[in-house]
Amino acid sequence: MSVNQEKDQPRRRQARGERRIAQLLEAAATVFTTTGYTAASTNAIAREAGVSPGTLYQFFPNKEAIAIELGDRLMHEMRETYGEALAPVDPATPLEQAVGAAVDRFIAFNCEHPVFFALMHGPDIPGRITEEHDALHATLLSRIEGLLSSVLPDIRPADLSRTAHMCLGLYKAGLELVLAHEGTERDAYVQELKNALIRYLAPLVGDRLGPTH
Amino acid sequence: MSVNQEKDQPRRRQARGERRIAQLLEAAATVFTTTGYTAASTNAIAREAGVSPGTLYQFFPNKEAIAIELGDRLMHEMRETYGEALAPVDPATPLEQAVGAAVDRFIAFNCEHPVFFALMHGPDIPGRITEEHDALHATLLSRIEGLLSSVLPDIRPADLSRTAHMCLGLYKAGLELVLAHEGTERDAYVQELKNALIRYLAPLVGDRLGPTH
DNA sequence: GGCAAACACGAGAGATCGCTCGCGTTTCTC
DNA sequence: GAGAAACGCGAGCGATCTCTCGTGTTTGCC
Repeated sequence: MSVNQEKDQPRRRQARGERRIAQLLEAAATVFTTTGYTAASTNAIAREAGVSPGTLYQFFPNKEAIAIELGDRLMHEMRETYGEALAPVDPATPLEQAVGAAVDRFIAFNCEHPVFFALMHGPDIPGRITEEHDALHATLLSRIEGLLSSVLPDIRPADLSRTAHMCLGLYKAGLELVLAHEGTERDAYVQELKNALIRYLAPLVGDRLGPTH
Repeated sequence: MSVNQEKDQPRRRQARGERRIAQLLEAAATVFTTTGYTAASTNAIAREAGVSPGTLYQFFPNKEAIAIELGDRLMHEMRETYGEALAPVDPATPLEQAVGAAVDRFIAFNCEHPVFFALMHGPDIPGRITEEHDALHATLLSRIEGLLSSVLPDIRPADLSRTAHMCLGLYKAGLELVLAHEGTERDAYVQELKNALIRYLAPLVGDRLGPTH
């Protein structure tokens, strides 16, 4: 979880060092978002941060570690701030509210941290990041499955998994469109994403939580 | 459209050369699909094709040209074989049939040519390919808009565009899931994709073409 | 058969990028 | 204030990748 990696040699950081790390991670975030992970050169990250390549390697053992630390911090913040977005809901909650609240939270997070999308959806990302992404993916899927099964007790496991995958896939598609627009148009796409999810799920949950209003 | 690029010096190809080109493009397709465009090295493509690096450059001026020629041929085949998938339909056609037919055609094409998805969705692809992708994207969007407006004459232009974008986004999300599975599970995802699209569009087209059956 | 052009080879030139190293500067600790 | 450790620099090493070049082989044409 921390930046050091030399075994049991914590390398006490000064305040200046912590500042540099934050600076470098911020620079890496902008470079990763604009050029992607592989195309981003460590020299470019150092330049963006206004330091020399050598200084960068004072704090990170290699390029992958930068992405990993960035991913760790984002993942941590995501779990901390929005971890409850997919908490089990009161079965009496209307489908529209449940979907709307979850979508709003995740969209807000991704709009605040566009690098998250870039790191998680690049086809060129290295092994460790992929592992983290898969872990997050699995977590999200099981959460969604939990929500679905609480509303659909009789669903077959294979259908449950497939429906959860579809929900996540639809969300990702919508997220891409949302991030590609701004202002009121962005808000409109958020609404369309909610519509797509609600309409997709409504027939499954039946009339009880149907989209009538 | 052809491979030569030296100005007005057509470089007459022999039958052997045409065979090599096809061989190299096939090798490039497999390498691109497995490693992505940037990570794919020209030497690896040549090795996959069983020829030397020098031979590769006898037929392609650079790495980008390989991807471009591959994209051109795929694009051509796509327009030729499935260009009518989004042709204007009889307004009396049920929504389910129209969506189902279009999805089936595009899914079949992408399953036959997985490299198409890899080339079009990699974040690392070079300029020319992006242009082609954008052109295809725009074509598909206007086709979808045409279909939608023939069924929804009163829709506002902004809503029309947004709905078309959503349809294409939902399709891409479903395509990714479809390509990630095989056999009967793949078929199930195709059906889910159709469901998602139909349910998304059904409320718009009203009861006339509604999803009842 | 003989000539020119197309095809084929593979070593390596040239460029880029991740990362290191030696040395100088700042900060902490006593 | 002195010593140690953290911080900072930037030239450049080594690895990798795209693309070239000189040379040899095959094919098409008369």
